[in-house]
Amino acid sequence: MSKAPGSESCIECKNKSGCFEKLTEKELQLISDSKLQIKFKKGEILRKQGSFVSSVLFLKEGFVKVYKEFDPPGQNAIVHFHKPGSLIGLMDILGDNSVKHTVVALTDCQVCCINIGLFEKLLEENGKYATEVIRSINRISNELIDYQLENNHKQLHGRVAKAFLVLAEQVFMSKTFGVYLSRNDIAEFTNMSSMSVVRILKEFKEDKLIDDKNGYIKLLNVEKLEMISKLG
Amino acid sequence: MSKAPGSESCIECKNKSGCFEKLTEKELQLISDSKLQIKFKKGEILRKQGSFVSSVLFLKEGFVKVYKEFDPPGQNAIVHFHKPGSLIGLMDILGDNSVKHTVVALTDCQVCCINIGLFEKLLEENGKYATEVIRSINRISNELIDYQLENNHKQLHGRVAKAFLVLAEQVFMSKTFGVYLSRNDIAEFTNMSSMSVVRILKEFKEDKLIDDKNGYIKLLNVEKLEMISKLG
DNA sequence: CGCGAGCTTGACGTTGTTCAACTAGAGTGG
DNA sequence: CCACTCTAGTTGAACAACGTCAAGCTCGCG
Repeated sequence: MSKAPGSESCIECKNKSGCFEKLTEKELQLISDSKLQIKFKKGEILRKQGSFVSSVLFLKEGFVKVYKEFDPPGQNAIVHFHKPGSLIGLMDILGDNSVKHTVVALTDCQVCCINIGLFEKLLEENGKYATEVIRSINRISNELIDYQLENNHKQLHGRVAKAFLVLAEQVFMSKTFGVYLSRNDIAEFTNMSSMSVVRILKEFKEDKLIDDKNGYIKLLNVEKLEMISKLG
Repeated sequence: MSKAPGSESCIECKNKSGCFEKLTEKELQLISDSKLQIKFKKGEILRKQGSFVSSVLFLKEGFVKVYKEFDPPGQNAIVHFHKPGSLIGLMDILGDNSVKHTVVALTDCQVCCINIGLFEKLLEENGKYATEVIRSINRISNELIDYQLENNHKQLHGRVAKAFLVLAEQVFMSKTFGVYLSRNDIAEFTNMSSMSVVRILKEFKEDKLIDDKNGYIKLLNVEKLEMISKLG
């Protein structure tokens, strides 16, 4: 399989996350040779829930949302967001071969597709690499489970505050969100109706906790938001 | 460290789960030599949220509940249950060295403690073993996340129905629950008040969906429960 | 200028929690 | 063996929190 035009070698790639550091140069070369680099436009689907797992995706540029689609289709539930440098689909490996959640681009994205067979083969052959992958998976899934548990426990104000803190600290790495999130996105991430999101945001704006110019949310008072999040 | 009296060699242990099959006899012997076998009485704490991770626990006999304690202490949230043959604490390995959730015995338990340092060392040295551990972690964490997402999405009837189906299919492996669960346990597993649990159970009993003699719940109509669970 | 998608707002109904009182059963000490 | 107590379970009524519905608004775009 030939490399996509403009494809860069993984060996020189600066963005690559922790676990790849544990690969030998030869192993990294295997990934580099077989990977495909793809661009997705904002709004496009990178992976569809229920389809076959064919790859792990390295998100080189852009932001995506990952959400669960429910059986009688309706409102989805956003499970988490990925920022540049993340691996997408780690929790789909070594399972029943089905994609667990749909992944959609929030911005234009650049993605490297790593063949799932190769990825899993390297795990078997290189325990240090596998160890780092476990480290990543555990960090992520503990975060996700904790977020869900906390959210269920809180009332609306607390949920929104918590969601914003998570977005600022874990996704955008800044008090100003780098991506436009619709009211519905926020609703699907906090498990509430979009009307309720509107009402809470209005209050937060009135209380100078956040700013919302052009839809790009900015946290103005993190301490207060943390209080609200803690209180529930 | 000397072995506890009555301690059996891991090599002959019949209960051991999938990932240990990938260890060499020599590696298994290392675990066997260093492990400690402990008994816990019903109600005792096996691991306390926030404490240091010192081991992975193999649950040889008994059932436990795993729950998150919230910051202003109050109602807890049960994350999952473990049945005999499970590894407890897989998601605490290779992280920040802190126990994420409290584990309490629902029945008298027999547990083998595997030193965390040894467990992690074997992962680095044996990729096939690490691969099986990833398989376990992914299966569990996908189940947990999915359960939380679904529960948040449902109303009370659906949540209880779903919880009972999960308990029957994934924990007790039987339509009759082998362990007494209090109303409060069910409430903490479904994120609702214990009063609401009482009301829903009353309805379910009236509709002949479940039986509840002596507190040991038995599912009488799984198809109907699945319908209720699906509907929300 | 008109259309449409997403946002906003208020009124209203439902759902589920809270509170408080009551009951049942298990364990304890006289 | 009988009060006494303590905990868990049960029930009904009042209340609060949220979702739903319906209407209007805004803004970008053809």
